[in-house]
Amino acid sequence: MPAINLSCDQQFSLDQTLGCGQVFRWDRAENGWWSGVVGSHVIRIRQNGQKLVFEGASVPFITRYFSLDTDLQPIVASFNRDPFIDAAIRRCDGLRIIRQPGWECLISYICSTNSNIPMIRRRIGTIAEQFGREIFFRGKVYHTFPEPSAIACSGVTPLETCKLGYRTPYVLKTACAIGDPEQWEKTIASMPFEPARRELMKLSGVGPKAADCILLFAFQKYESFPVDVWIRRIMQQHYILTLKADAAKTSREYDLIRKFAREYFGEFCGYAQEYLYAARME
DNA sequence: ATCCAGGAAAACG
DNA sequence: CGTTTTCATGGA
Repeated sequence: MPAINLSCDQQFSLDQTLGCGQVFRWDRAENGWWSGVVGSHVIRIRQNGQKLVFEGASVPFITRYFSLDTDLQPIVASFNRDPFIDAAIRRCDGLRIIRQPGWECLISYICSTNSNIPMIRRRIGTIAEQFGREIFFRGKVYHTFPEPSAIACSGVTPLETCKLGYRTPYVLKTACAIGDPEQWEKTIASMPFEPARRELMKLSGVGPKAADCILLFAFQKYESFPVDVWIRRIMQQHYILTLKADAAKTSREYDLIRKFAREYFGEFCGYAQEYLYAARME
């Protein structure tokens, strides 16, 4: 079975990284194992201290997917500038932002709106079961995430079995608009942050929050700072004390929060966001 | 029953 | 233009 030995200064926590809510298609299995579908791979992976053991993908694939090729220490140090985020960093030690396939990430965050993580996971899983290709692995059946054309050609009726609610037409329209996902990903990846953000927001069902998540989790735009209800609460309580606890959520306020975060935490504020989110008290 | 969840679009004034 | 209402789903 292939393995990666992490060097001692290469912090990485598989549990934090897969469990923090950035990605929706991994499941915890027995004895610390995780299993998930990434592209056409079914991957089984487990961490034992500084050793990663896995099957279903190559060493370079795993290294790239989990961002093991980036030096986490200076990134974290760059935004660790107060006791509150320091506590979040220590609580979630080794959390890395992964490199998700863009098209799947796009649909995932369209399905995430006004919802919670278990529901999002169910929706993405059902879309894969309905429209994806079967993969057999260790005696079980898994499903790839479908191409845009597989969804776009299906019409509304099969999509309705996925229980997306009012998001059904958003997913359908966006699937029709994307065309070739590889070409689309290249286009977005080549653009600077703000233009890429505006481009994503042209898609049906993609507003500021979804666009920011997609840019952070699929395109390594670390200056992105997604503001959901949890992050808004944390920012209001710990960083922007002038925000009102029960104020209506407006686009102006969203911009205020993300621009504050970009200045306060710096160019890796998206990483700061993920530590704050993962360490949130429930 | 009412409120909430990794919000966005449409309607409104 | 900024602000309010509506949208579908399931768990607490």
